[in-house]
Amino acid sequence: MTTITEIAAALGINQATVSRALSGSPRVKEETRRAVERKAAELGYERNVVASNLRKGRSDIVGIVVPRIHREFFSNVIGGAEAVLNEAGYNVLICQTHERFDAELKALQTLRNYRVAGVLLSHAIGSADGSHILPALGGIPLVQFDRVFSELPGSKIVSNNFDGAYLATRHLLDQGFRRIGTLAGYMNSEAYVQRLEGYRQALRDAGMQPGPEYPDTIVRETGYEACKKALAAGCDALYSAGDFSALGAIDALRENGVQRFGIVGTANESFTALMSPSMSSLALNPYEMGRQAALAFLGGAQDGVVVVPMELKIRESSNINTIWQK
Amino acid sequence: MTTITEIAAALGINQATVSRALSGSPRVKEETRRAVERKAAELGYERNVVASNLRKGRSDIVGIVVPRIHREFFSNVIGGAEAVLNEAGYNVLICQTHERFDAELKALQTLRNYRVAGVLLSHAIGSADGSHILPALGGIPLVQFDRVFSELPGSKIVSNNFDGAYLATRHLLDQGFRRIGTLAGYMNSEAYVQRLEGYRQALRDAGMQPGPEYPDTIVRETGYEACKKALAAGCDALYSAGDFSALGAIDALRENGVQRFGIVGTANESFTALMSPSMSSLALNPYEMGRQAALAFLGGAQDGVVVVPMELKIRESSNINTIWQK
DNA sequence: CAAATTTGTGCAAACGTTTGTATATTTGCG
DNA sequence: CGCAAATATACAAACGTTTGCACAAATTTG
Repeated sequence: MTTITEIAAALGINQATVSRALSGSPRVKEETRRAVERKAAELGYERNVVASNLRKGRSDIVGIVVPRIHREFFSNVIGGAEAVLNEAGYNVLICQTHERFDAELKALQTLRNYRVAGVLLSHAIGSADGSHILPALGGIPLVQFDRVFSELPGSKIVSNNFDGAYLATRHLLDQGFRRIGTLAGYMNSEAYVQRLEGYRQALRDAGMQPGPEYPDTIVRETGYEACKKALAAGCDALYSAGDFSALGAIDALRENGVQRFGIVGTANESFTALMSPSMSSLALNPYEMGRQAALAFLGGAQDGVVVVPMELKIRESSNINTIWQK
Repeated sequence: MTTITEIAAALGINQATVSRALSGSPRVKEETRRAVERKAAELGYERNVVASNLRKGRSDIVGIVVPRIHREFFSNVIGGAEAVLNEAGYNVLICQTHERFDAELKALQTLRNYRVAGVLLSHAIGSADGSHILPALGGIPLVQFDRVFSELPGSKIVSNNFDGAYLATRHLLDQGFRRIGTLAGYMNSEAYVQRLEGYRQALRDAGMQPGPEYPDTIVRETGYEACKKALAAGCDALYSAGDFSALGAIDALRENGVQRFGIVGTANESFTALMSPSMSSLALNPYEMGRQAALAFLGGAQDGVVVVPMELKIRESSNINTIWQK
C-alpha cells in the first residue's frame, strides 16, 4: 500500500509536508497541497490509521460492550450510538459479554489494549458489582447505559422507569379498569424496582387499593401462571414490567375466554405491535439511549445521569372493548 | 500506561527480551520469562495493540459491513461471526450502510484504513453492482454473505433458498392444501428468484397446476392485498417469501373469516413464534451464516460458495385445522 | 581441549505517521 | 536596498512494538 513517504519521494518533497498537506494544516502552500492531493489520488493512497493512532497516542475507536448484540434493545442502542459517533469521526468496536463476568473483563481489557477513545457499557448480569471495571479500563472514559453501577464515576444513561410505569398504570385506570395487578421483574435490578414503585404510586394517587404483585415474573411461562392467579384474585388488568410475561398473561386470558381485561407490557418488543390483538407497551427508547450515551462520551463522559423518557405505546390490549379469543 | 521498555528498565534487561518473553518465544529462559511476567503484572502492563499491529503490518480486526445492525437477521449473523472470530483471536469492527451506496463505500475505505485482516460484507440495496468493492478494499480478503455479487472473487455464504421454498411448499401439500399461491419478493434479488423457483418445482413435482404468483409482495400491506386476490382466485394456501407479507395475508384471512387456509412465511422473525396462531416459517440461519462467513475468512477467503441450509419451522398457520378469527 | 553447537540476550532498525524545531524562501516596509 | 517578519518546507525524533542479526555464555562434540 502507498505511504506518505512514497508520495513525498514522487514529488521530491518531504514526508512531513505531505502529512501536513493531507491533514489540512494551514502551514502548507495551496499549490503544494493540490499537487499532493493529486498524487495521493493517483497512487490510491489511504492513510494508515494504525500508524496515525500510534503516533497520536489515541484512537478514533469507541468500544461498546453489551450482554448480547442480537437482543433488539441492544442492537438499537448500538445503532443510535453509531449514528452519533460516526458523525463525529469515530468508529465503533463491539464486544459481547453473553452476561458473563469473565467475558466482560476480557472485553474491557481488549478495548484498553486498543487504547480506545472511550467505552460505552451495559454490564453483564454475571457482574455482581463494578469493582473490576475501572482497573480494567485504566483511565479510559466510561459511559454506562441501561444497566449502571451507580457507585462508578462517569456518565450514566437510564430510562425513567418510575414515570413510565406510573403512566402505564394511569392509562389502565383511564381506560376504566378498576383492579390492576402487576407482573414485576427481578427485585435485584434497579429498573424493575423503579417500575414497581411507579405502579404503586399511580394506584395510590388514584385512591385505589394496592393490587396483587407478582415478582420474578418476566418470561412467558411465569406470566401465564401469574395471570391465572390474578384472575382468581379478581383483577381486570395487569401492568407487566416485561413484554414476554405480558404475552404469557394473554395466553391465560385466551385460554379462559376472559373479556374486559387490560394488559400493558414493557419494552415494546417488535412482536407487540405485530400480534393480534396488538399489545400496548411501555417503550424503552434504545436508539435514543445510544445517542445519549455517545453524546455523553463526546462531552467528556462527565459524572452525571441522563434520563431518557419512556413512551407508552397504546394499542389494543389496553382497550376495554378488546375481545380475547382462543 | 506501562510499556515493555519500562518493564525492561525495571529488570535491567532489553526490551526485545521482554517482548519475546511476553509473546511466548522459545528463545527466552524460563526464569527470565517468569520475572518478566511478574513485573508486567505488578506494573499493570497491557500490550499496546496499535503499536503491535503497526509493526506486524497486520491487524487482528475483522470488519463486518451490514445494511442495518438492528435487523434481527444481521445482528444474529454478527453474533455468529463474532463467536468464531473471538475464539480465533480476532476482534470485530461493525459498520452500517443503511442500504446506501455512499455509506458502503465509506465503510469499506474506513476498514481499509485500519488495515483490517478481512471484511465480511452483505451489500446495500443501493449498490447496483459490486464494482466499487474490490478497489475500495485494495486486496483485503473479502467474504460476502446473504446478499452476494457473484461476479466478485472470494467466499460467498448463501442460503439454499430453492430447497427451502421447495420444502415449504411440499409441506403445505402434505398438510392437504390443494391450491397454493405464492407471495414472491423482488425479482432483482437472487434469493427471491430462487424461492420462487423452488415453489414452482414443488408444485410441478406433485403434478399440480401452477398457482397464482404475486411478485413484489414483501411488506404487510402488499401481503394483505395479495391474499385477498389469492382468495378470489380460489387459493387455500400461500407460501410467502417473507414473514411480513405472510402477516398481511393473515390479516386478510381474519378479516374475511376464512377457514382451512395454510400459510408459511420466510425468515422466522421472532414474532412468528409469538403470535397466535403461531406462524410456520422457513427459517434462515443467520447465526450459522455468520459462523460460516467467519470460518471462510479464517480459511483464507478462498473463492467458493457455502450454502447454509434453511429450516422449516412448522407451527399452527400451516395446520389445516387452525382457526382464523378476527 | 579446541571447535562446533546450542541457548539466551542485546542491539538497532523498522512499521507509517505526526509534530517541535530549525532552516530556507518569500514578502513587506522603511 | 537591507533587514525583519511571515511563510513554506525540511529535518529528525518520537509513538511501542517486533524481529533479523550479532554476540556472549553455556553446553556438547570429536
